[in-house]
Amino acid sequence: MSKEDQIIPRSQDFNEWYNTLVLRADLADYGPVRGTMIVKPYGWSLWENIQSALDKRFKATGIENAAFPMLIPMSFLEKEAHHIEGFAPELAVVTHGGGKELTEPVAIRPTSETIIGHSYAKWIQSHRDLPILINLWNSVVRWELHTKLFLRTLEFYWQEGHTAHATEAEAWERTKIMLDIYANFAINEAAIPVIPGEKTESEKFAGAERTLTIEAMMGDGKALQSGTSHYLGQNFAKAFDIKYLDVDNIQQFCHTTSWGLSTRFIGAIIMTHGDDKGLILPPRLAPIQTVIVPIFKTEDEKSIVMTEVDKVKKELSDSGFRVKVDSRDNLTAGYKFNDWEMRGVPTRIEIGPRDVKNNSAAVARRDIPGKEGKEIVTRAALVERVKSLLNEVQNNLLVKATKFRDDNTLTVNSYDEFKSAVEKGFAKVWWAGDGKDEAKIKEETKATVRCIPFNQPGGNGTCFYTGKPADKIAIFARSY
RNA sequence: CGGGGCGUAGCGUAGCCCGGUUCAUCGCGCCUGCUUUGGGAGCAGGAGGUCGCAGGUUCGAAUCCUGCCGCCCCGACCA
Repeated sequence: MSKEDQIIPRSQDFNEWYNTLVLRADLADYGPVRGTMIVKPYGWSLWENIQSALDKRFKATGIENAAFPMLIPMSFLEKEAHHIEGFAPELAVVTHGGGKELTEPVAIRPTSETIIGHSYAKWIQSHRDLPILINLWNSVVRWELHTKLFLRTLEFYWQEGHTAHATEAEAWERTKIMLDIYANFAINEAAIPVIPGEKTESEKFAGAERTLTIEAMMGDGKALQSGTSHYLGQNFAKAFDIKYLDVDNIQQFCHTTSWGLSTRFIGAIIMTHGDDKGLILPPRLAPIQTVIVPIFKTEDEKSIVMTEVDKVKKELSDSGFRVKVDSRDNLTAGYKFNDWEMRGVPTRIEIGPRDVKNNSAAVARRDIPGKEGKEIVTRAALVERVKSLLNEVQNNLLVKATKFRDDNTLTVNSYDEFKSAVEKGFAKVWWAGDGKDEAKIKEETKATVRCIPFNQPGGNGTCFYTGKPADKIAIFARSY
């Protein structure tokens, strides 16, 4: 059975590797309607950890959570021209209710800017009502053609934040703050080294003035937009009449923002850290941080071992770790080792009769698979060692992912170099092209501008494509 | 929407070209029992199928014909 249980190597077929991993690691399953996803408890638990890490950060900056309806009048969506243009092709529309055809069909939210705008217009009268800082944890529906678990499904879970401000400066500041939160979260919680930057005109959100993004490199060198923050200017304020009286008693339109991060981020975690043995979850987000595998032959051994295992579990739980004891009795220890490695649990503890006798335990770290990542520690040092290992794994994942990204990011000066660079990873270029140039490049190479990074080298160069003088570098890549 | 491929047990598959006592195959998984458990255990027994759906041809269809449905891959949009 051993061979059949192997997953296909990541290098052999990245796509296939990803699909089987999501299913085998018990994160999610396919829903009965094409393109829908069932998030299983293990996957949802990971999402909950993502949620709480973000939610804490949001609230620290004054954001409150609320809930808005899933059903939106079609007319709302049509109020902002670019917005409807962007979302029309993927709208799901409810035409019947209560057994009758609706006189006015309603859309299932693809995002909530419009219904938020409607309410904000009512709530905001005075500059004293501002700013409004609201976040929604919900799901949205976009009728996509090509779907893939976590990365692109018809319905997906996310948070969408919506703020309204008196001034452009304040709204823009909020846009940047939220992107900073995403970047900080990605790097420090998920160990994913993201590149924060701004989208070009052609890549920005439908209805936004400016779109900021964090871009991550997946294990196959492709880019994944992992979170976005939009400065919406007064576009939605004008479409929905979101106005306030300023201190001089003059009517002003608000400046609004929106920002979101979705369950797609789980895809980013899988594709950034996973290896041929399966998932590798960053300790800070892992649903299970350490799993204890008891080992015994006889009933006598079992009772001795389990007594010790229970003690260890309690110590770890009391120290604040998320611990699981794998007490399944129909599986061998070896099977369990592989099973938990596949599920990406960052550390594993093995306790058998030998350990009880020697006052020891075996501890393994997931980022170094197999026996190489295993060590024997004394029983007394166990909890401390698990703690330090979790930190080591967390740090190592970030170091490894950063190195991989940097090794696969090439600075190129010609279109030929560019073409080979985007086969493998990111192309870093001086850029002075426009939307038409982007479109042509995309057609010829499948690569798009991922972002104009905030972190610029300064100085000037020559655009690799147009040959014009350029004062900015851009990151191009193929993307999900 | 155009091109290519595929639907057989929970999963993966053989059989289809040449209809029939070689026709529902095999592996994994599942259930029961015993032996096992420090890197994917062994043996024995067992459960599980409208062969995607609907028609048709035929004495007889998983197999041939027609239509439909669904899925995957490749070309225009997206967190």
